[in-house]
Amino acid sequence: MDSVIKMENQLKAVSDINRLKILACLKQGEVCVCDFVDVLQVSQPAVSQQLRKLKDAGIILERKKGTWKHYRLNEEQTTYIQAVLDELEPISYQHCGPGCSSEEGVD
Amino acid sequence: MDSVIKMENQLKAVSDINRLKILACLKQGEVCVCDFVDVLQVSQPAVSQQLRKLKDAGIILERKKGTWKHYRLNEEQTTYIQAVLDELEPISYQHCGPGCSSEEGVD
DNA sequence: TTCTTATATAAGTAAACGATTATATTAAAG
DNA sequence: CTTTAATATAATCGTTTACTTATATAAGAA
Repeated sequence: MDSVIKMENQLKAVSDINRLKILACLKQGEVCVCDFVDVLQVSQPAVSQQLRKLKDAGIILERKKGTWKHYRLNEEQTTYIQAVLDELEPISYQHCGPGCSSEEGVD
Repeated sequence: MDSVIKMENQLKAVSDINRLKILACLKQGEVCVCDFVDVLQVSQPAVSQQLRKLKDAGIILERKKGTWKHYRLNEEQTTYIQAVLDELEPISYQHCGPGCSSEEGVD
């Protein structure tokens, strides 16, 4: 099998300090892009690119709400990615603005 | 905590197809460097370098026996690395020579 | 000691990575 | 329609990665 290729891809996706921090944030629930900029202390495009890698690997999912995009953990994970998530300490963050809170987007 | 740093290091160590294959071989027991050259189809120095990364990350251990070096999985693993190992399908390999079999080295 | 064998280290290189700045897209507001 | 705001994409660049070949190290054999 080359499920080992999928494994490599998923492991690559989580073997970066900033992407691990993104996942640590997402343990609390949905987060929008602007919040990550604060937490990671990198530029907005950098955050976008990291999110894309996690999304391409199937580790996170996105939800569009107006101009905002909210990201959340995929509830279905491979056992090894789930083990990584389980080990991560949650990171708290500040919502960047009123329109950006995920709660109001949940209908 | 920056156990997240250790996590990043260990995940980097296993997020490479050749190093995953090395681990898949090691599920069968001890393996010497020369065997990996056959399995991975890369040069001997390349194998040495991969093994060093896994060793530095604490994922494998080495045992010297004359001119040979045998590598094996560390029996103590973090939960997420263990989850990766559990998911790997073992890879069978040919012992490169009589002096290279791990069995005779076990006293 | 000298030769051979197994492995490690050094040096060089092409490709991948992760950031940046600049620009494009998309949707809501005025 | 124009402006503003949130996000994505493009182009660029310095760093890291993983290989290669060449050389060094270390141990057993002759």
